Amino acid sequence: MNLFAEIRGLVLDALSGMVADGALPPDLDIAVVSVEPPRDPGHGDMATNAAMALAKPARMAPRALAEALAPRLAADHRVETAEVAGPGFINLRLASSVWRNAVRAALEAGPLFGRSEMGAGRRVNVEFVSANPTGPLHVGHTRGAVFGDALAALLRFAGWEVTREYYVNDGGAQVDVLARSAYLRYREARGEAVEIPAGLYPGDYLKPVGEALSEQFGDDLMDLPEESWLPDVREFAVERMMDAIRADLDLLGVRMDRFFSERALYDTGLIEAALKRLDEAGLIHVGVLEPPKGKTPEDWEPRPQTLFRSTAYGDDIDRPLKKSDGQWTYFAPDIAYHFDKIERGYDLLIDVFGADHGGYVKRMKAAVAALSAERTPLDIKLIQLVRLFKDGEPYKMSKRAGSFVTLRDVIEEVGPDVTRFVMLMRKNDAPLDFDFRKATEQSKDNPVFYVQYAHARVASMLRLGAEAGVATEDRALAAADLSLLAHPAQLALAKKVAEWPRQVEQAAASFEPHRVAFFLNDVASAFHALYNLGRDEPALRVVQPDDPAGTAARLALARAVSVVIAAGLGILGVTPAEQM
RNA sequence: GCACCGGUAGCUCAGCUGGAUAGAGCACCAGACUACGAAUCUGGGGGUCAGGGGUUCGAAUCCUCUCCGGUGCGCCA
Repeated sequence: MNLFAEIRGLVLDALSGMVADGALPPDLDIAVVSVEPPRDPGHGDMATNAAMALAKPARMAPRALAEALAPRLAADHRVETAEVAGPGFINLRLASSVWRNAVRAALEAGPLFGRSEMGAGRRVNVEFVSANPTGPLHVGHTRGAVFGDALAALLRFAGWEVTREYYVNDGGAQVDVLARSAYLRYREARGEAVEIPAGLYPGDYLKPVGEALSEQFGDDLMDLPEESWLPDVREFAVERMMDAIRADLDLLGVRMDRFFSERALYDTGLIEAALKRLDEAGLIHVGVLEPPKGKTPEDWEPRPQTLFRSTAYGDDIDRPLKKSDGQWTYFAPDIAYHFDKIERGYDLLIDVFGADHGGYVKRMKAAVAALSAERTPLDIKLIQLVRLFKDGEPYKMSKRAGSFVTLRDVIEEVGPDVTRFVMLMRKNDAPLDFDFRKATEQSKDNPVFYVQYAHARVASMLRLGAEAGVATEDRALAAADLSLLAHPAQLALAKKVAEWPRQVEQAAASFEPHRVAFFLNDVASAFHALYNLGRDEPALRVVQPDDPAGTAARLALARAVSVVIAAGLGILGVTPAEQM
């Protein structure tokens, strides 16, 4: 239950009351009325802009409207004071029982505290990673994987039904290159001295694939022409690469619900079906594209091409569907793939792309709009690049893959929890600096430990409380006499707990899991502050063996904090620590 | 040339989708462990929100122009 939404309901009721009394004209647009925490806590617990937002349509002065509205709000038992301030804000101070109830609600709901029904069971497909099956995942993929996974978890927590999906690009020229590279490693495994020519994949990670091919086929492939061995080797190598990728994702704690094969699209006729749909809508034509201004490719020559009229849906130019040799461009199967997602009946599609695919956004949105008759929204989240550092120096080389740092390199060095949390501390569309040294140091430069420490501290208190003879199960703590929580610092912390459901909804509504990470930092900070107050004011110490009732109440508050932290870390995919 | 993303404290970044005096961490300065876990806390200095113009009760947030950085721009995915 989102307390802010609840109080907003109270404001709206009060406004309706004023309409009924003739104090306000009917048909006001109440969508603009908001209830938010004021920036300055000194102003109260919540503030509403209702008077200012409605002043003009109601043809009243903002402050006059506020003066009329405030007493109606103050009449509610949850509201202690309602004061008009500034240009027409109404600042609300809520009864402390409201905050105590939030603590109790957290204990009763446990891991489900903060869950929202906002998604209302609607179905969303989150496609992420989707790296080419030609090698191990690198750091860039890692960020996309972490983001997509956390976004999926967040939406699920907010009441969506979520599918995590990976599109396997196993149909293009790049997997033929993979097959040729693997074939050379195969010859190498058969005892031949090989050199990997430019244009093929040189990484050592293909050596085991070559050896496995050697084991499976013996000398059978040695004297065959390429067209004979290529399909088998390709399938073999792609499977091996996908196994490796799945293992990499597993290290990160990412599990996909579905891997969707591009190659399968060719066999099922789905590409033709999708393009037929576009053709029937008059969105396919043959035309000649203008060369890009300012940077004309040297071998540019005007050429008639089969084009998708993406300009009809806001793209800058129409996009080619066929190469000059008659093959599909990569765009054509991608259209078909999204057509399939639409046909599967999702209410929302989300694609997580690397920022280098930013130029692809408009055409993909155009395709989905056209194929779904603008019924299926597509949101595309771009993930900016990760810059790796070690002791402040740029860090590029990998022991394993040579030219790039792999996901496995990162996980082995800093572990999944730190990797995930650090990568989720940034907005997806801002570049991210990742310093290996800081991440491994486990110092205060490392925000993960700050949050985990708070969680571990609560666990420690619960252990001490139990030793002192206090029942520390959530159910028992929920029954404690919470009216013993009266100190402003305690109530301030309870307010943080009460904010969690709202934070979930806001993060989910904007598809921004990083907000969860920032909020957890906030909660941890408020908790640590209260804890340290106990040094100067012994009455605030949580565990006091000579005061079982008070200890139970304070433990209830502490446990509510750890409930929120555990729930938030659960969304981020980070382990909440019991001890450190 | 065009498109997309970014520009907020010395550094790294938030800023609740238009609200009140713009925040946090790091760094720097001064403090708090015989005390429930000091991986913590308290206090302090530090800003032309890249710049100009506009929209309105009110702009870091929306519109527009300029500057700077990143990414992309038919037959790579």
